[in-house]
Formats: sequence, structure tokens, C-alpha cells
Amino acid sequence: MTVIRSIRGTRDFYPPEMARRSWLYENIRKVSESFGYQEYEGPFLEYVELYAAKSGDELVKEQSYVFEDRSGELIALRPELTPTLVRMIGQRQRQLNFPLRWWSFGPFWRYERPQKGRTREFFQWNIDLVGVDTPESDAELVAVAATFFRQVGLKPQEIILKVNNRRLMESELGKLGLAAGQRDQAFRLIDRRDKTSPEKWRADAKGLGLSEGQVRKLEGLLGDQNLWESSEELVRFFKAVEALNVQEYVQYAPEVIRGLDYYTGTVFEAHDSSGEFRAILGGGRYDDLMAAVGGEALPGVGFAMGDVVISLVLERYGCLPNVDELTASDILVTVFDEASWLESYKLAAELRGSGFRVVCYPQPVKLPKQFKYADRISARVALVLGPEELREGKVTVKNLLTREQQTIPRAALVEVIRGCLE
RNA sequence: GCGAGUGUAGCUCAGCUGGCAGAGCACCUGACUGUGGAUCAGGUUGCCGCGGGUUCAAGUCCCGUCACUCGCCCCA
Repeated sequence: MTVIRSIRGTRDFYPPEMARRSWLYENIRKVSESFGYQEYEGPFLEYVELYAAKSGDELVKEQSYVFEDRSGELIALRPELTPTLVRMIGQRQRQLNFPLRWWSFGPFWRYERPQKGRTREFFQWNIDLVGVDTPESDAELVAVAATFFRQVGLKPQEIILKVNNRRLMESELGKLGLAAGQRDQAFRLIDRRDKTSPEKWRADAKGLGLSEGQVRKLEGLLGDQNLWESSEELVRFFKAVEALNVQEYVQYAPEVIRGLDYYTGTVFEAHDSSGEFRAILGGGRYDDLMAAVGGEALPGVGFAMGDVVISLVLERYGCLPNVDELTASDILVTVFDEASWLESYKLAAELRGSGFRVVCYPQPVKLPKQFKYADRISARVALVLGPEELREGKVTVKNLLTREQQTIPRAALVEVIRGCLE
């Protein structure tokens, strides 16, 4: 119907969707700030090289929007924030106060096939703690995530934060007799475990050169819920998680490994318990990233959460707020006729001065139409200022929820309206 | 990049082995010239995604194409 379509993988945010997005942002902001994190933002455009520095990343080559600007430079629409974060820290490493606690919520672009929970343009919460390498700081980030879930009303039986540690897995793989060169591939294999059938998974494992015995041991490893006890880091991590009082959301999961190469220690991701959605968020410790980009060595831990999956999950568990409540006005001032038109405007202006959200109907059309409009914008109160009211210095106040109506002196108006809004 | 499904009114969809293009919701008008959500009566709305083919006849069958959705890959 429309001549020009919207671009694939983008979303239009009509007021109801925009209200939910703002609500999500508000919750993210509250939680981030409650842990003392500071908001920051980077550019949406970066040189392609910034991402290329993150060695061999498919993200850049196949999933980024890259274009040549008018001077011939190769520019990318940012597909993620971490390289920007690393650059920003590197530029001011000596002036910044470590440990650094930063968070951000902004748009990102990835040229992917859109599907459920996946769009080409999306918003992402990024939050990082840079400058310390303790398991306790890993636990803090996991606690931030858990606190967010608690804040938006997602319960521990609905959401689980799965945690593992790459160093632990590396040493365990070493015990299996895997060469260091095989580990990256083995990690990918582990990551794919619950996405492929056991038979195909075993076949893939053997394709990597694992013996029958090694495959069986690996399967045993991935079924061992107590494996974390042999990692000093994870033992400390889980103690800290308890101290932070979020243990009900957190679980050890030997199969969690994360796709990104730069994670070095603890890794984690959040899933909903129904299993019908993709990972809600993912993150972990990256101790070598700063050095890799040319700064001084700095350890860090952080995670990213896209807005798309979390929105689906929030909807699934009935956690989204009522849109009407988010976008409603308090008062509709009706316009009775041409003669009193501007009297209504004056009244609306006064009430705005008293702090109400006030809509004044912009034309003297029939009252039923104006009342219907009041309904549709979810106004709680409608005011009528007709010839009778004007003659007597009064206003008619109708409580649209209770349908009660009274004509009162102007002096009492603000108080009566407050009563209606309670 | 690979695979599957779906395109019909503003929205959600029905439309059988080809035979006058439909329903619900929404919208408009009125019942109700100073009062909204309910009810009732009436009314508007279509390149049936696009192009071609078969047929007396195509929303329906065939071919192509575009778009969307869902998987795979990858990841937030």
C-alpha cells in the first residue's frame, strides 16, 4: 500500500512501543545506577579497522553495515560497543578513575537474517567493570543482571543465569589430552551442544579428531554440575553471588562457553526457563582485550543485553507495564463553543502550571466526540467550561473512571482534580 | 549464504474439488443538540503482493518475481 517500505529488520516505534522502550531504558538506568555505574555513549559510526583489530571477527566481514563515505573512508555502523569502549578507555587511560563502572544503552546494526528475537537494528544495554580481575567483580556483573530481572518482575523460576569459566574448561580439556590448538574448536563444539542432536554432535566431535574415549569423557564433563568446585575462581565467585543475594538466579552450567574469542575467564548468559527464546544476555571476563588494541593491559568484565529478546520474554511472562498508564494524560479540557474556546485554553495552561498533564481539545466540536477522545487518550478527568460555568466562575469536573461529576468553584479545582487522580 | 511457510478491507483472518470478494474488530452516521467505554440501527472500506500462463471463467491451478515470517549459520 505504502509506496516506500521500511528497511528490513528495522522497527517502527509507534507511541505504545516507544513507551515500552523508554520503560525498559528506565529500568536499565535504575539498576545500573544502583550499582554505581555511570552512563556513557560512543559514536554510532566507527572506522572498520576498530572492529578488525578484534582478530578474525566474522562480525565485521559478514554482519556489519560497512560503507564508503564521501572521502572514500570505510565506515561501519557499529555492530557492538566493546571496541568503542576499549578505544575510549585507551585514549584516557591515565585520567580515568579505576575501577571503572560504565553502562550504555543505544542502537546497533547487524546485517543478519531477521527472525524471532533478531532484527538488523536493535538496542543494547552494555555494562562493564574495568580495572579489576577478581571473581568477586565477575559476581557483581552477574548480580547487576539478576537485579535487573528482579526489578522488571521476572522471577527466579522464569530466568536463569548460567555461569561457567573458560580457564576451568581449558584445563579440563587439557586433562582430556586435547592440544592447545584444538581448544577453540572444542569450545565451539561445546557451545553447539544443545543445538544439535547427540548423534550429530558426537560425529562432529570425532571430526575434530577426538577419540571415542575423549568424546565420552567430554560428555561426562558437560554433565557434571559440580565441576565448578575444582575451580578456585568459581568457588569464590559463587560465595560472592550469595553475599550479593542473587544466588536464586544463578546456576553453574558446564556447557556455557560463549562464542566470542576474547573471553578469558568467567562467562555467563541468561535464558528463560521455557527455552523458547534465544539467550537474553551474554557476557564474561576479558582480561586481554585492552592490550590487544594497544592500550596498557587492563582486565575487565561485562555483558550485553539486546532489547529484542528481553522484550519478548517480558511479554511472555506478563511483565510489560500497561501502555495506557505510561502514555496517559491526566486531564482533557473540553471546548464548549467558539466564544469560550480560549477560556478553555487559559484553564489548561493554568492546570499545566499546577503540574498536571493536560490536553485541551483543539476545536469546539460536539461534546460527545470530545469525551470519546478523552477516553481514547486514557484521561482520568474531563473538564467542561460552558456558558453556565463561566457565568458563575465555576468548572464542571467529571471523573472518567467513576463517572461522577460535579460543578465547583475554580478555587477548589486543583484539589478536586487531585482527588480524582488518586 | 542455505531451507520451509505465508501474502485477501486499517487490523486479525475465512474463502472447499476454479463459478457474483466475505466475517469479526476498527472506523463513520444516528438513536442521544451540555457528557465517554455498553447496547441497538444503518453505512464506508479491496490493483485478492506484482508479472505472466492454463481456462468459457483464476483469490483459488502452473511458472516467475518481490515482500514478510519461521528455522539453519552467527550472535544481543
